[in-house]
Amino acid sequence: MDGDTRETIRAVALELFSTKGFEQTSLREIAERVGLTKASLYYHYSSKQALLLAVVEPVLTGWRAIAEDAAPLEHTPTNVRHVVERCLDVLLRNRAIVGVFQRDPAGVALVAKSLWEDSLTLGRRLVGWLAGPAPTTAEQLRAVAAMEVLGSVLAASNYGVEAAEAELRDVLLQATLDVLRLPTEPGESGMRNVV
Amino acid sequence: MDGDTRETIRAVALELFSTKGFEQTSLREIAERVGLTKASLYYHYSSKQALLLAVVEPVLTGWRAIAEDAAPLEHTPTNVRHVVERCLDVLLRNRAIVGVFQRDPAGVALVAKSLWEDSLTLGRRLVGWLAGPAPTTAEQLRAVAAMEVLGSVLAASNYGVEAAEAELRDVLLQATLDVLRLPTEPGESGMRNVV
DNA sequence: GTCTATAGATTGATAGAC
DNA sequence: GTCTATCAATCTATAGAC
Repeated sequence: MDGDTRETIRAVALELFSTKGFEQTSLREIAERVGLTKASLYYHYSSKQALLLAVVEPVLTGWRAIAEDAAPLEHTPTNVRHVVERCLDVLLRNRAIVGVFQRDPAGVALVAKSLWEDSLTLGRRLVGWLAGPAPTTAEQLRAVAAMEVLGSVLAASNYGVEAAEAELRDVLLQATLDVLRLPTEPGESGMRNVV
Repeated sequence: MDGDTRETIRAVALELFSTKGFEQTSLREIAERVGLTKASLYYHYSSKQALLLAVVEPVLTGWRAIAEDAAPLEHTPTNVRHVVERCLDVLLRNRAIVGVFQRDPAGVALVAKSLWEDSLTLGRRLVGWLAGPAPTTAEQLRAVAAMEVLGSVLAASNYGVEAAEAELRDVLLQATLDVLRLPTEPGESGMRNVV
């Protein structure tokens, strides 16, 4: 049985979008790998844009959930830590999808404008919350930098740094909190620097 | 006098590449803005790839210089700080060019493979140096995260955070050093957290 | 140096048979 | 559900007149 052709197409598209980039991946190539013709893809997805939306949806859902849950929370060290942890988990579980955005932001923005703006808005909401209430410019910048640190989940392999998922999680969590200047929890690594 | 047509073309290309993305920018559009025909562009640049190389070259030169100067330096806090400062300066002075890489990495990688690999190699060398001699995985990850923090120079405006160049420089320098767990210089901001 | 004209290829998408 | 055939658009790049 061919299981679910629709799902196979999605999986192949995800793989190609995340490695070659969205615009650089043609429907012809996807069809070839799936073992179908281009025309047949259109039976399952009405357009290349529709395919992109299906591929990318889980991450959007994840971010939205975090942003909504965070919104009413007080900006305490503990809460910040939990929100950052949830961000890390979404990124770790959806590395390929995040790669789609990273590999060809311009292409995604062009063909799925509202998707792109949604993800921008979500990013801004999270940065806004991380920056804290009535933030200074410096606090806003550090919140942006914190989001960038989270992106290291993917960047690491680009730089040839391979790490187990658990270590990725632990180190990047702490690094993110360092950028936000949040105190380390008692009993944790802390400052072991300065030789 | 038309000044330097060649330079005008480069400027227009930079503007479009950095906003719309490399692959999403056609030579037709560049030609239109410059006030020439597509064919005339080919008198000045032999291909779209050649135009990309010309557009992007200053940043590559900048990174290369930093990587080469850093290589023989001892990995001391002072030296790390100076290297990070130089990285920041290159980024701040070439925001548009860096945007070309950020907007469409896949497109750049496809059409200028060796350029892309050069920039990857440079990034790895810098991360390697920042991580210190015989680094642990955690130190490597923090070096990657540090590079990502530097990328906030551009990310900030994506998130709607506007900051003067001097503040961008100061805050991101300190945030980068925080990620690397380097001690703050005496007399500097330091830990002003925890309410 | 700039132009017109066009080649040559690829792409996303549709029509319609089976 | 999958196929063949094809359309219309767009793009990079070249040939050759001026």
